[in-house]
Amino acid sequence: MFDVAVTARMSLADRRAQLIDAALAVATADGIAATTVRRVAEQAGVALGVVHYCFADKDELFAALATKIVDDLSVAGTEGLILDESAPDLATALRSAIAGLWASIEATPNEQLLTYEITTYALRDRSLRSVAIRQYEASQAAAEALLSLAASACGATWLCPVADLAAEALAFVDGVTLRWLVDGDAHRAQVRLDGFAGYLATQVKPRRRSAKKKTERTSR
Amino acid sequence: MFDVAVTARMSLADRRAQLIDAALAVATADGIAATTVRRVAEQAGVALGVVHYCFADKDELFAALATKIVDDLSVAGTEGLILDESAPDLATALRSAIAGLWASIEATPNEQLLTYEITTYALRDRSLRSVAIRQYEASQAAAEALLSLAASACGATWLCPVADLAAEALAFVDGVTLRWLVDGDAHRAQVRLDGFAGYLATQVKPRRRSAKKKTERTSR
DNA sequence: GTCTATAGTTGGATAGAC
DNA sequence: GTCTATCCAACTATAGAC
Repeated sequence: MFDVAVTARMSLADRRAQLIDAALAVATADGIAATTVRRVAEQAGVALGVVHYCFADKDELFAALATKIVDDLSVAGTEGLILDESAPDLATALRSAIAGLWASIEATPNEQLLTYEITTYALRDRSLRSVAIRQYEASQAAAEALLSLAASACGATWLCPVADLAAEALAFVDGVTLRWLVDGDAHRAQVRLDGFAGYLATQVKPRRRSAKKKTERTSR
Repeated sequence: MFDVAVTARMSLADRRAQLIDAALAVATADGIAATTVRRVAEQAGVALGVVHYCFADKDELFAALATKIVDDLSVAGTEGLILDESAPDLATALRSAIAGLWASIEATPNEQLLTYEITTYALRDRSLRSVAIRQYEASQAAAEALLSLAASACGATWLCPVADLAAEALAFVDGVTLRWLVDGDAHRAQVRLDGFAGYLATQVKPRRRSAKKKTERTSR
């Protein structure tokens, strides 16, 4: 599992990246509680002290790990959230977008669980709170972008602020995902999300050809 | 902080209860990760070994703690979820019920956070999975009971199975609560929940005076 | 500048005293 | 039956070798 040159020297930046990847692997597999400095070093195939050379202490390693998870998550979320511009109507477009999101969630249960762990961990640690906040801000921005795009693609406008709808959608997806992790019922989760997509599609008023209110906000 | 008789002897059952309370106090204040056998003993004012005398190992203590949290939670949830039978209509009744639930949530942020921690902890530990499942089953039953009662009090029937609506409501409350823990915006959380109550009230068909379909299910 | 060997701390568990 | 004193393992962190 270790590379060709076992004792290969590496730049600090490269080592850091390697160790964060190792930490992510351990955390995904066995959870935050099992993610010790030792296990990270072991996973990366380096000596224990190397980790402390690259990171001031365990907290710094965890902060880097949390940041990486949040970044990866927003990438995965954006990849899963694809809008089908050729959809016949808004409801269909939203349903397929949420179905895509769900597919990317269902394929990565351990990563989802880890996300919740990181969130609770960050909430207990005052210095990591900002990471949790960034996590939600990134998801929020992605959700808003999708909803705005979906509505404008169908020539419709949302009845209430996109930010509110996006927040509701995120909360619902969060809750459904957590429950799925507990009960393992992927089908029900899918049905619930699909129902929510249908509800969202009712929160819209159809296109108006008059251009008198061009100034109203389309996104935030 | 310790009682009158510092070295008071106690029955095993009483000690167990005392230690579980102590564990709950530590976990609520500082999180699962900080809940060590030592700190629990300290909090209870007993020697370290006493905990190991009462519980086979840390896992058993945690299992007992998780069970207690789930039990406490379902009590708190049922107390928060009070249906105002004198409400003029279903929407008002649901709004006030959810407002009551939110009040009990907002008053106990640390307990809510602990609940998420326990859930993720239980999901990582195969032998504790059943506790997480029981937690959701209890919430689900309480939510179903309230929705059934609310509808019948207004002489209406739900358009889709109560179990599905209850699950959606729970997921939404879960997601909104988690987000509130992160961003601290209680007002927005309240508005979101209120909006959901309004949505729920649309998922109903009004009373029918004809008694021809008395056999249709009213609850599960 | 990078890594090894080692020190120091904390936590879970137990043998045996009372 | 209840609790104290002690042990051992695992963890974080650092001094100093290369």
